[in-house]
Amino acid sequence: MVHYQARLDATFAALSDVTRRGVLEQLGGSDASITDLAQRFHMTLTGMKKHVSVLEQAGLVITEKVGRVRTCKLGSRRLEEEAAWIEQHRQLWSARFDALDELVEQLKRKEKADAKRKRR
Amino acid sequence: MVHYQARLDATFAALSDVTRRGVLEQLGGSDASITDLAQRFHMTLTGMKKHVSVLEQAGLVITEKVGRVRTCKLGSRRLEEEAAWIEQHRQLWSARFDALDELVEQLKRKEKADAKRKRR
DNA sequence: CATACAGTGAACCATATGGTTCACTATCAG
DNA sequence: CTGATAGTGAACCATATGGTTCACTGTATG
Repeated sequence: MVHYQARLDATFAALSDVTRRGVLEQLGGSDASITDLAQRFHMTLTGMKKHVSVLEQAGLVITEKVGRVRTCKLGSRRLEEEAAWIEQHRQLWSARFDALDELVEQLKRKEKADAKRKRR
Repeated sequence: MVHYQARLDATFAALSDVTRRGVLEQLGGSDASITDLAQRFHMTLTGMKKHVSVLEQAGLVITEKVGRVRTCKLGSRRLEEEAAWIEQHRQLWSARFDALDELVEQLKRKEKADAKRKRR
C-alpha cells in the first residue's frame, strides 16, 4: 500500500486541470492523436504532449505510436480508488451533518436504470 | 456553469496532496486547532495554516477563530460534483470496456461459425 | 504587569506546472 | 529525392506550490 498515496496524488493532480479533464472526455468519445487534441484545445503539440504524458503517468490514458502518429485512448484504470476515497469521505460528511444527499440518490437511480437498459 | 470547472480544479488540487487528505480524515474524527494539526503532521503552524486555507478555499473545511485558537472542522461541501464527475467517467470507461467485450464475443461467435463452415 | 501561547503575514527558497519556441527526427506522399 | 506532416526534447519563462524562518498581534494566565 506504499504506492496508494502516491497514486492518489498523481490522479487527483491529473484531474485538477480543466484541459486534462477535457481530454479525458474527448477520449471517452473516440481515440485521438496528439494533433487532434492539440487543435481541439488550442495548444501547441508540445503542450498537449505534456498533458497526455501526465494522464499516461496517472494510468488514465494509454498511447501507442504507429508510424508517425501517436494515438491516445482511455487507460484501463477506472478511478475505483479515487471514487472509493471520495465516497468514504462523502459518508463522513453525511454522518457529521446528518443530511441526505439527493444528487447521489439521483445518480444511483440513473445507474440502475442504465444497468437495466444495458441488460436488455 | 462558469464556476463549475474552477471549483473542480480547486477541489481536485486540494485533494492531490497527501497531507491535506490526511487533515480531512483527521477532521472526520474530530475538530482540531491549527496547532493540533501542525503537530500531528510534523509541520510548522504557518505551513499547516496554508494547507487549511487551501482546504477552506475549496469549501472542504470551515474554520472559526475564538479567542486565540482557530478551530477547523469539515465543511458543508460534500464532494457531490467530484463524485459525479468521477462516476460519470467510470461509466464511460465501463461502457468502452463493455463495447470491447461485445466485440470480442462477436468475434468469437464468428470464429466458431467459420470453423463450422470450414468443417463441412 | 510579565510571560507564554496561538495564530498570522511577509519574505524567502526550491521545485513543480503549464505553457511557449526552436531545432530536430522520423515517416509519409508525390 | 523532396516536401510536408507528427511528434519529440531541450531550453526557457512566468506563476504556483509546499515548505521554512522571523517578526508581529492578540489572548490567556500566574
